[in-house]
Amino acid sequence: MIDDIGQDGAAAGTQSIDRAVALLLLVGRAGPEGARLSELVAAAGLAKPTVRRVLLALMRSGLIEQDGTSRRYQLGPEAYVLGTLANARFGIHALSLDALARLAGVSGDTAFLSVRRGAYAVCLHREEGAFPIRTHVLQAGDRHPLGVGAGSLAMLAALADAEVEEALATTAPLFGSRYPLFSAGLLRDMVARTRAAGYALNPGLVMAASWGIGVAVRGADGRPVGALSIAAIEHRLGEARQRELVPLLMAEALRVEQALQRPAAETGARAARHSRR
Amino acid sequence: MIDDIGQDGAAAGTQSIDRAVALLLLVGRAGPEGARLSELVAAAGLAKPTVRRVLLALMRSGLIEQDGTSRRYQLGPEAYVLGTLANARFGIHALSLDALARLAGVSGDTAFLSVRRGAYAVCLHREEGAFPIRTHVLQAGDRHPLGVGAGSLAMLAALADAEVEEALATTAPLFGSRYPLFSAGLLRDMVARTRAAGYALNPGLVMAASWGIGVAVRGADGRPVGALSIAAIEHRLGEARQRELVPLLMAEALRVEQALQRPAAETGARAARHSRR
DNA sequence: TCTCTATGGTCCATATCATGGACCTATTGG
DNA sequence: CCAATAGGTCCATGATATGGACCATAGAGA
Repeated sequence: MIDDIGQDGAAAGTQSIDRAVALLLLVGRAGPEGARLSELVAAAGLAKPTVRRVLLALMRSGLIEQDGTSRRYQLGPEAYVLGTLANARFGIHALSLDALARLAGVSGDTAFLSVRRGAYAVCLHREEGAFPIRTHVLQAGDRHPLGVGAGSLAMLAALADAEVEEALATTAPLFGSRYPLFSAGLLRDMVARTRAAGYALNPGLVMAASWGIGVAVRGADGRPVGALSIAAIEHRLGEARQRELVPLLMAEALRVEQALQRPAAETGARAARHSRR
Repeated sequence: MIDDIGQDGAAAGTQSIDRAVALLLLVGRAGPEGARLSELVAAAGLAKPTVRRVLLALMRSGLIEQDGTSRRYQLGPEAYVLGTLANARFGIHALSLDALARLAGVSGDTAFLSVRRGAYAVCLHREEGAFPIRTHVLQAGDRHPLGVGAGSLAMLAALADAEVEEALATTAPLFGSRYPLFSAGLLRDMVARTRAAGYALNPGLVMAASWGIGVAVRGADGRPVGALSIAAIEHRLGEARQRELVPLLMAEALRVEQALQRPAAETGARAARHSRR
């Protein structure tokens, strides 16, 4: 048969729930355009009234909704909220904590996770290393225009040119006032240099003597979802040390990217439980 | 915490699905720590074997997981995937974050993004400003009938008259019980006033002294897809301040609308054409 | 050491609940 | 106009989900 949902044994007294979940995932996979009733009937291998009844229940809960004119079924707001909640465990923040701890431990300096929010970068986490002289320029929660700071610049450089221009247009008014050392022209330059080098370097532009290096973390579609970075005082981020730390950053970014692609992997505890797929 | 999830008339033949969804949302709301079996039993008002059986089904599907040592239940990887998929349909969220941050920053109060779901409005995001007295009446994930709250009222007023009546007919039973200060007649009045003024005003109707102003965000077809709003304590939303903030709201709503029109990067995941074979 | 209690988890006879064949109602297109 | 396709609903039937009773394990206290 096709996808066949309920063949797998062990399920006592949960037939309708299994079907409901299967339909929910089918609707999700149909994408933003939504799925048609007949498609779902075919894909699930169930009777039409059954599918319809389940869809009604899912609609009542807000997990899916039906477009009034096309009659197609799509994911609803509650599914979105659920994803937001699951973020706490499977989002880039949770998945990056190990990486940040390793980076801070190995380098002795301070490691950061930033994410993009529109034309801005927000620092989500700051992990301090052992070295006693620390820069406190960037704190968790701080928000700066894309391009301002190493991680922030790494994300900007990872965007398409059109998006770079859009971001610069949005934040341009702030250069000159709040960020006097920056300008759209300078950032275009730095984006080019970042792309060429493969990593972003902030040579004390936000605060003199406070340097940083950063690399982007990309999602499945190749677009940046965040950045890992390391900050230290200037003489601890000379060229030689950059050559040493950048591979570490890149390796950790790769790990985070891989973890993001397959949220199912870790937690070996429940290993064998539902291996079949 | 009697949370009462399936509030209105239960439909036939979906009892177990309703229960499964209710438990899923309860697990989600428990946060990253997870929920204990006994908590879920109490919150759902169900028998323990029933809860356990449903949880097993949800675990089999990957929507939730059980921690091996604490025995607590948490959201699973599939919930995260679901959220990622739903993301595509709620692009307005990502596109509005900038706007919300600016609104909260400039006003000092709390800014919200709401979207419509049938006859209801769902709050997707809440961005707090600097002012220390904050109203916590509306949280991300909250759902209220269209018309209840500033953003919600803005969306209702942006609908065609026939749709307004349809929405009011759906939610009328709730007025008088859950929303005693509201009625279909009052909302018709408020819709008219909202259309005349160009923005929605909630003068503390949901919670005394908690005021709000909101404007709709419209899609390409002119129909509302969401709303931006600002909430604050009464004396911070007097007429003078409304005249100051409403243009900001409108400007931000316009920006979001323009961003929505742009085709944006089509996610190439068209693979969802659900393989029949 | 042995209760005692709270919590997590399972069993299985029963009747409640989900099932799907049959049917109805748009909408499309020839 | 009819035929064909799709979305949607009804309701008799028995398979399915239910929950009282029970078991297992971990701490707390005597």
